Amino acid sequence: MGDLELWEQKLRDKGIRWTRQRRIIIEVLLASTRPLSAQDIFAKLEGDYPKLRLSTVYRNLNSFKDNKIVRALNLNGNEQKFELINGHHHHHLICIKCDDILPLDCPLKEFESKLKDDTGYTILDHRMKIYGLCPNCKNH
Amino acid sequence: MGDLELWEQKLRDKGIRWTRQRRIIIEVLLASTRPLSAQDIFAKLEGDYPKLRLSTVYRNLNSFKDNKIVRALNLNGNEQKFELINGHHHHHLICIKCDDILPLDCPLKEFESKLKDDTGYTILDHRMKIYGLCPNCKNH
DNA sequence: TTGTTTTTGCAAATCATTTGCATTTGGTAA
DNA sequence: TTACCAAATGCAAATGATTTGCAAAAACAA
Repeated sequence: MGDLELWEQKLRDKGIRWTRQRRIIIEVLLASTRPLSAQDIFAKLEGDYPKLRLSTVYRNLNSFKDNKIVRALNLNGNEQKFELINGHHHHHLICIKCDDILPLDCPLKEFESKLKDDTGYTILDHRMKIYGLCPNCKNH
Repeated sequence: MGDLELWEQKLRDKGIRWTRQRRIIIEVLLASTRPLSAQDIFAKLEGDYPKLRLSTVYRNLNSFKDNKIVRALNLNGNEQKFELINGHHHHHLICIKCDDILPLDCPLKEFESKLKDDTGYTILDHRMKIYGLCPNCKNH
């Protein structure tokens, strides 16, 4: 069973219908090594699927988000980026010059448990982003 | 010298003119225990200053951001929130139900130096947000 | 294949944020 | 103080991301 069929099953298990639009959105996310915005996804698809609408992309990404199929990130300014949730919890290191993105292991496990004790909060989720200059951009 | 005069001096030192609009925006930020959106600030001021425009608030917040007077945060969905930079570097713990916000000490110092060694990146900045339920909301 | 329910296409609305331009204002030098 | 100039503001309109309403189309269960 390929990756795509795996995601199809995941959606079906949650009672989400497997439409052509959902399939191609997942395919684009699967093929990408970095989080993508709704616009990014739409741009990659509109050539082959002229009837596809940006609103459909948004609607599905939001539905995926609610069903924990994708995670939404605010890496830069205004637009959300989305990535499939594949079990490996991680964060991102972003080059502010070339926009390169590196996934990072999460260093916050024990911090969170201490936090829980200190504050009485139930910790549900977190986000971490590190900004910097990649080795290449560093030297112009 | 009060807090306000301190910020006035800070702006003047950077060559930023001290206008009435800038003063009242800083006053609102100073009075708040939590980061505020441009809308939040505007809403608190428009009654007393009917001529003030939202665009003026945005323009000044952006100028403050460029001059490291405020820090911009994406705590929730789409809108940026702003807080004065007062020297104490910290993060935020946010209750997803009542929107309570707690400042957190930063646990990332050594993580960053390890990161620098591992990746070759020059680390410039970072953001961390923790989401959870506050003790009160936890019990309905 | 039929019927029910969900999803999509499409157009238009909404919300955060930015921009252009004429007018006003803050700071400075006379 | 006054006059000047650069920078900031008021105002209106534009932009860009995201959402919404509704009729038509597609998915899935029976």
